[in-house]
Amino acid sequence: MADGSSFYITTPIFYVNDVPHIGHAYTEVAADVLARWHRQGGDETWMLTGTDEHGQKILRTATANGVTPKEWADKLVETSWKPLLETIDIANDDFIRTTDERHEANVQKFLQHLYDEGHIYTGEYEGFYCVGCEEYKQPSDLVAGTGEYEGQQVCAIHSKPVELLHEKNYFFRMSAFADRLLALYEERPDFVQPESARNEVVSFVKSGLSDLSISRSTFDWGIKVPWDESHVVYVWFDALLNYITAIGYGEDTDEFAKRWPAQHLVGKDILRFHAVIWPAMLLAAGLEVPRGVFGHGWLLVGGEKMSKSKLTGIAPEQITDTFGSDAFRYYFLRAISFGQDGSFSWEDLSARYQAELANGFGNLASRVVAMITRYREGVVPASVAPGEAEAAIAEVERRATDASWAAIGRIAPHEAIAAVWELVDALNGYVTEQEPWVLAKDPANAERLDTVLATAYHGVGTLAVLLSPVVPKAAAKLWSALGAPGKVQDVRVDRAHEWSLGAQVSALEPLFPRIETTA
RNA sequence: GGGGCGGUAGCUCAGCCGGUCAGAGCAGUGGACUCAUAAUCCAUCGGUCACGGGUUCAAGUCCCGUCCGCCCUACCA
Repeated sequence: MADGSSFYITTPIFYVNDVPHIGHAYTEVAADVLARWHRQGGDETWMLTGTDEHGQKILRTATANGVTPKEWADKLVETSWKPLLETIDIANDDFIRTTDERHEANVQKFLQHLYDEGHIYTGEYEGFYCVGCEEYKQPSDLVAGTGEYEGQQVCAIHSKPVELLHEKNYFFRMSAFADRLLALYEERPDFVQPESARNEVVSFVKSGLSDLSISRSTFDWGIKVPWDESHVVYVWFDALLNYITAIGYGEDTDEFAKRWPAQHLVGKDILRFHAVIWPAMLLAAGLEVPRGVFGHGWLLVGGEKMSKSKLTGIAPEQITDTFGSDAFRYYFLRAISFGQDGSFSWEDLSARYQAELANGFGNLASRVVAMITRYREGVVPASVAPGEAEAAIAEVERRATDASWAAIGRIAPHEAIAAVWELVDALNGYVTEQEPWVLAKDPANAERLDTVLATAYHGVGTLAVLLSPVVPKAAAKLWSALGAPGKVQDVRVDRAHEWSLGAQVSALEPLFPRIETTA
């Protein structure tokens, strides 16, 4: 059961120049489902998402399009990113942009604080610069040249020699925190989840940390370094701070104290920024480290990691236009073990939609509502004399409620949904076995029929409550058809089986209509 | 190069410290039923657990090697 404690969950902020694809949507949905579940379980919940808008690439594309970088970002936020949240029905509590005043001002405060405390020093960055890419390359990005560049290191992309450049930079003494980070991973084994992610982070830190260059002076689209305005803050350093500037760091200490620390959800590609750099930054500032960092897996399409560069990126609307946002949310959280890579295919999506949502849950809701309408004129009957079968259903309801709540606590939404589905299956089996349509033929069975219908009705209501975080639209429709009081999202999900009955059911359109198979 | 993970029914995946571990869901097949979105329920077909060795009374389950896929990390021409 919930204890009303604070639950603050974040997603990475979107890099505005990206094009939204189901990978972005997946992280959002996962965070949203966890947030809705906690919120509905009585926790003081806050879900944050937003956009990352600084950096050279954005400056460059804005310039190429003849607008200022801020105008460029404004446009993308309004036309791409906020609409994405609508598309997949995200109920975030806040949306931060790294160009917000609340962010920029407090990033400077944070940085000044680290500077004053001696965590930052002036150094010189030396690296291989590729003119073609207009950026520094890591040694691993270089390959041996051929032909006229035989014997030289060349950029893997442009196949041209790189230049060794020097740039004055400010550095964060991240190396000083290696031991404290290792101690953190040791003391809190679940700080980085899943375990495979934790192992990689630990071995990375054990191999030695170097200091981090945190400023750039070759372009100016970013937050000014407060003591040297010829430099802007390195985009990652800037971006990570959104998690605290959004909840009042530097200006609203009460709010900050109430929300922090956060549970971060990230794709495993950016795990290191969140599990190493970010905690080191917080330690340096004397702030509490996050509650946890969960690195989820990739979505695989045709066995390959989905990515925009491979043109396998799928726009979320492609799915929601046909199946709806509820199905999108359900599918990705149900079909993929959260934390592992997961295969996406239209066939699997279609099959699960049909078998689980339409035939399993949706049809169950339809048949129960239809029978109460048909046999009792819509009046919700009372459970007159519950027997063993009814006790068994009640037990499944309780178990599904407890097991799903516990799974959410473990950040295992796939297990939570699986636990709820045991109730779907049990109810379909119960209705078939009890044969209310047979009972209805003889008035002598009136009480038994009441009991069966009441039991099925109660079970379906419990499902509406339990599934509300996952399929909010369908749950609300069902709740309304059940004639249940209030809004389903206000009913405690950690005590779902204790919901208050309605008196009269009303017509229910199919929650998940069959989709004619064409593709 | 080093390290890690994975390769189990047509598909997606469970199988913790070795001994009902050969499983689930979907798909397929047969049957029951009609309240329901041609839905539901029951039954059933289906796998040399990547490959080759080894340890053991007993190995998907431990050890060694090979092949394949992926990830992290380091890179000498």
